[in-house]
Amino acid sequence: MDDRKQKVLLAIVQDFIATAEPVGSRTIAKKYKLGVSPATIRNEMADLEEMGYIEQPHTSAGRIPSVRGYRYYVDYLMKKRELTREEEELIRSQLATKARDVGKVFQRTGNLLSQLTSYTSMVLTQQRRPSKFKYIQLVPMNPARTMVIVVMDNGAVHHRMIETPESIIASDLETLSKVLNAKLQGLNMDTIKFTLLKELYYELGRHKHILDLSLELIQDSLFLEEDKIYLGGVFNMLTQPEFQNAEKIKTMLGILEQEELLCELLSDENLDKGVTVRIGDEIKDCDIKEYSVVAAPYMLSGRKIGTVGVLGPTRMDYAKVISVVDFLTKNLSIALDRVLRGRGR
Amino acid sequence: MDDRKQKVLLAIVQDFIATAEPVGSRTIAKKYKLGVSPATIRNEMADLEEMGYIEQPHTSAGRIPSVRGYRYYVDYLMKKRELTREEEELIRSQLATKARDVGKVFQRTGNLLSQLTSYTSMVLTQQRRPSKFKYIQLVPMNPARTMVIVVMDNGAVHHRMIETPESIIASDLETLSKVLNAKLQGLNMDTIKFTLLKELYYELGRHKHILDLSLELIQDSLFLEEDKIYLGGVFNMLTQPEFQNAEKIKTMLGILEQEELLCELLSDENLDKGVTVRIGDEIKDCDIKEYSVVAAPYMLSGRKIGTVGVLGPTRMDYAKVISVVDFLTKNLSIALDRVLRGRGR
DNA sequence: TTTTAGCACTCAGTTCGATAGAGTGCTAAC
DNA sequence: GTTAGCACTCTATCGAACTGAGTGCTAAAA
Repeated sequence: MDDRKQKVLLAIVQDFIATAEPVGSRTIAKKYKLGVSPATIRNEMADLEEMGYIEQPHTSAGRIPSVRGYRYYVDYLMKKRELTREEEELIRSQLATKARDVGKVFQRTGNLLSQLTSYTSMVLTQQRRPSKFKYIQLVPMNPARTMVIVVMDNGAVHHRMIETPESIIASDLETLSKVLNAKLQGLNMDTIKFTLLKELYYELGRHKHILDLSLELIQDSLFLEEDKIYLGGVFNMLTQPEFQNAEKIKTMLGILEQEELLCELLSDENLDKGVTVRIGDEIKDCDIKEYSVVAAPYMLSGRKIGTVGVLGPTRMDYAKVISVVDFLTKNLSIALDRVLRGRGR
Repeated sequence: MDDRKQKVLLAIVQDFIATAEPVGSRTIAKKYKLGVSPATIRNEMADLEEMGYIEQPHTSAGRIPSVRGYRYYVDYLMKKRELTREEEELIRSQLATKARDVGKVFQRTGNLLSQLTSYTSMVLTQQRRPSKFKYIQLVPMNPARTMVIVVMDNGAVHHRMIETPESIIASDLETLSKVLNAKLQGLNMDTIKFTLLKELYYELGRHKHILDLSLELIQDSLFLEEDKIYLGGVFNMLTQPEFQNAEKIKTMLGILEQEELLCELLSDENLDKGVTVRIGDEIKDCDIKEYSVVAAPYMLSGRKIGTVGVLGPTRMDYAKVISVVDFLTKNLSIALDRVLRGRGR
């Protein structure tokens, strides 16, 4: 691929990204001044088509990049784009705003992402390392009800209201909490042994009912660790010209409603470091040919705990999206440290 | 409005709800056997149009119900529709399934609702009564970090991780928790007095940092009580024939992205008891003319704590939607009692 | 007086052909 | 190797003609 072919390919990709219309030889010659006539460019375009980098929707239309063309663009031709002051400032300030909980932070991240790119944003939180039991507390709410609170070592807090017999008094609950805390500290799904449970029931047999329910919550907490995904800017993306017709929109929304699919998209192992771009059918085994995903992981104290991604048409502004995703994940990691670890409040 | 006119109106509404096509006089004469000829029905239709119950999209089209026509149908003509065994069973079993938390229950309610109606479902949770502080616990997570957990008397649990100096030991945290619990029990936003806080700082001055952060979380918990809305089945609704063209879909999604608007729709005071139907522009001050909302409140121990609603085109199957919403809210109230009050687990 | 058959009329939607315009590929000249 | 020129292809658009659903009106029938 010689220098001029690269220039032509670059022009085609850039123009198509900007206009969403097939690009003709005349347009390139006029707009991108390669110093040659349309005829020459036509020759180059014929070559590029033969090589598989561009294609023609129909005979009398201009060319559009193929998946391979986009790939070449992203890998070799694209110039990195810096965010503007304002954009960086927006991200920083949004992430620095005090958040009530982690969920809010993720929500905000998604909004930022789609606002800056005008595509759909996805934020996946993963719980890869099995967590351990940290702490339990039984809080009497009123004579007949008790709140069970379980804290896991990864910072998750689960709670559930249970019904308790009126005969139970606060000090009983206190004792129960104490014993459970002492016995179960640091255990996970695999290390909770049957003999240990037997011991517990022996010791706390009087309150079997509460013990049952408490252990149930603990077990659920150890077990039920779902990934969660936050979506943002779906409506935003519909302003893109590819969504003129109803069918396209429906297909898109159909994809977005399959949460498991999206989770899979983002939990690919290749995504572990840095920004990853997958274009069209490069996305493994699913027919979202006309879309691309730009994703990157975010960290908490050096460990990957989730992935941020942008889903948009293959004709997306890769340069911009990549820089936004990159900058955002880095700042998200910092923000999470602040919220979850309590630094710098 | 004589008997035959009512029958004609009923036929028009029913047919239009079923087919989404304007209804002509011939169709009515054939399908609904009123025992008269199309010409007679045409005369009746002309009258009904003059009275404002139906309208004509254009000269050579059939008639469609006007907002007023739908209203008359809902108020006087519609026969109540019972749910099938299967539908009731589905609702009961879905709501009886063990849920990890309340959010899951609402999510499921929404899914049920849209699944059974094929429109969009909305579940609003309201926090009208200001809650009171119930309990606080400081849990040491590791040498440098502590988890603050706050329980409110309405069953809400808030938590936040804070950074603590290494010098603090577990028993300090225990003391702090105890004192805070003793002093603040049962207080709400209005009754927390300055003198009380001063007292606290005097007593616990050594740990000012932790005290600050703990009180901050308590304050946030008392203050930040947002309504939350769960949406479901957006994609589902797009199968309706009104969403053939892209513009309609976009408008719809535009509405659905305005959470505050939806919250307002559902927090109307008139909704306090039973199922309410608002058709087209009956919905106050917002231009969602082409849509209707069917809503009903749900309760927890006799107190209204939220609203369930269905949003769909004015041409919605009111009979079905109303019965689903009715049955569902009743069962939701029961399910919530079970989850939140711990009954019958 | 009410109902109905008949008929002229209206209007949206569809089909078809003509036309315009964008863009190409090829050829021959530069 | 580059370019001007030209024939060719194909889509999109526009309008005319046509179709069919449905109406309103009138006059006859019940």
